[in-house]
Amino acid sequence: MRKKSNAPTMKDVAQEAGVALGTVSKVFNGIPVGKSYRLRVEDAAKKLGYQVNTYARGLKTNRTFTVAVIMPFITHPFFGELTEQISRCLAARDYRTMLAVTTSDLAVEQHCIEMVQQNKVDGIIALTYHPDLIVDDDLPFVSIDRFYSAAIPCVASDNYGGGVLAADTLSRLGCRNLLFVRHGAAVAGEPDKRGAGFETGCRQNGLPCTSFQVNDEDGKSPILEFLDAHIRDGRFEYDGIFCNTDALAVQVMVHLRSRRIRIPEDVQVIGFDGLMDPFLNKPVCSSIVQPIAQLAETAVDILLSQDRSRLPALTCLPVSFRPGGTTREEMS
Amino acid sequence: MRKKSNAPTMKDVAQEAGVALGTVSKVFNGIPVGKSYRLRVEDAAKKLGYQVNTYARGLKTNRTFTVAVIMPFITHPFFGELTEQISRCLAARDYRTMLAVTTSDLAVEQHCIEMVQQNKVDGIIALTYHPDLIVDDDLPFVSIDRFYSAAIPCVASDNYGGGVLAADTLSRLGCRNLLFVRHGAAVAGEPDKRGAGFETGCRQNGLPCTSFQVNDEDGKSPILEFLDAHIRDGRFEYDGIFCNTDALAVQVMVHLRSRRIRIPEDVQVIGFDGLMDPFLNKPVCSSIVQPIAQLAETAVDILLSQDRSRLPALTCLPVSFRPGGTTREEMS
DNA sequence: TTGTAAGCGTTATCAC
DNA sequence: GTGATAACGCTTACAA
Repeated sequence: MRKKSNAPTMKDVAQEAGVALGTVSKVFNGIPVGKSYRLRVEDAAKKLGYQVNTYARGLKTNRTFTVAVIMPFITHPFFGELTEQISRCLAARDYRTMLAVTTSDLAVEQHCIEMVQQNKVDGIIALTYHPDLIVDDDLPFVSIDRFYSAAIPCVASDNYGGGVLAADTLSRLGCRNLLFVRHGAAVAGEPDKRGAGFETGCRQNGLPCTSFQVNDEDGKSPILEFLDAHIRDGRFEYDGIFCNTDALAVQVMVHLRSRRIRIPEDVQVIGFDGLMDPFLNKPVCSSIVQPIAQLAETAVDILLSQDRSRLPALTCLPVSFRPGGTTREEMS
Repeated sequence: MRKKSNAPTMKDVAQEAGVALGTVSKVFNGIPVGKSYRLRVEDAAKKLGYQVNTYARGLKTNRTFTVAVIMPFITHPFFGELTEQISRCLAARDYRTMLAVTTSDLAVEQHCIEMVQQNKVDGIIALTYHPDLIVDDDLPFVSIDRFYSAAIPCVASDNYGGGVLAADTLSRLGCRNLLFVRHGAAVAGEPDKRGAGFETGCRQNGLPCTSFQVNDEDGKSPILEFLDAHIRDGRFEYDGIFCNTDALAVQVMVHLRSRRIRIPEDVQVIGFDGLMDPFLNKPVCSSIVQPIAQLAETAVDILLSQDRSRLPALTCLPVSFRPGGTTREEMS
């Protein structure tokens, strides 16, 4: 056994202050106690550098003030920002963040969930790719961007509305022949509604719309090949593109520029996410902006809400359009 | 008090298996036990969905298999990558990651340290900006990129060597008039050695070198003004620039290009960090690459090393040069 | 208002 | 090899 920790305990504080153990506990729990006692205890605690042991406390109270955050990656700007915001929200309420990075691998995700369950976290906020994870029923769980069932509250951006907004915006900016390209895991998550929204928006605006979608395994080259196939005599057939992520938008734009297609003069491009260039601190492209801070705040709110009997199954947060130099419009 | 958790305990497992409590404990700690007993216990545990409660365990053993990671941000690509790698290293050893994001604010940093100390973490890995943090002496602590004292092990890239390497590389690539620009917090951390290394490297190569350094409060515009001041008749005075971070390199390049200075034809630029563009998956610029995965691995190794009596005060990891299109050299 | 003591889930030391 | 039992540091009735 490890050398007995020499950190002071409540007992030490009680002895130092010359009061009973229970009194010390009360002081640290804000339970009224004679003023002179309180002062003696506080002095003693400061002198000894005493800190409550939340493990021991949790053993009694079944609350640890710790929330697990499970993310596939944090190197992707969207996930990184989301994780940071969640952690800040939690810290603001004096909750700790237990972080697990899963690479979106089922086994790892499951293992993480087991690990954090062992640590008796008070809840889990997760962005996962596998609907068949096994989680303790009575462990509060909030899913981000993935709606699994009415029993698991999900917080997401209004992906469908964002798609419509993209179509409306491109229409307003004068586009007449639209293209939607989608790239990414074919999970049945909320983000998949972006395309449906866009198609609806195009229909409402009376605009023709082509969709080209590839899944992760296909790599991204099919999209670039598709683009090439639609360049005739140096002119691109479409005058507006909606990409399901900013990352894809950037790839598409780099490719088109290499083919001497100008953006936004020849074709306007809108992405989804609203990411900022980490170095230049400006948008990477015109985009449908996800309210990351609100996503974080809302997820934390729901997770920690007192009354867990009636939680919204799906909370959709409003998105907005932000020009970013890849559409014909002055930037705000 | 919260509704008593209905999670199964060792006692439940013991009852279900018809063995004594201690026997169950032994099974879960790998202590030899009769085969038939072990099987009965394992079956019972599976049936009940039992998981060891690490809080209760920690109370006895003073080990929690949890490490706190303290970072100023995780939205910056370098910090994000570092955090992710550390978390993976820890997970590989069955350690949990407790994440604290501090915005590099002293009060927040101190508060985080107190929070994690309450949680009785087994150690802290931190990248902080304030040398005067108060940390429990006997709580294992590893600092990244900041050398505070011989008592606190620090893991960092070979920043000095990287500076020399940058000078050598620019020299090899034909530069004759070099510039070093530095931007960022004026903390007395390891990264500040980059400039010293570069200047030494220039001297060794017999090349003239100008240094222009601004601190965070100054904003970045002084650097851009400095650049402008050294453009005469559309020609830039320097033919090689070393920036103390990739982020700065990107800003410098955007500015120079807006002034019609070509990179790498007119001036070659080397940054520091070796970051990849998160969307295009290619280097953002030619750069001195920090071995992030090794930094993480080493920090974890040192933190968890058994014999803590003799730890290296400063571990410098080797950096390397990687072409990234902003120097005149084919990219590997 | 203050002190006492039981118990949270686990480990470890014992007799058996 | 197995099974009671006393801690670990804390909270919380309950008694003083």
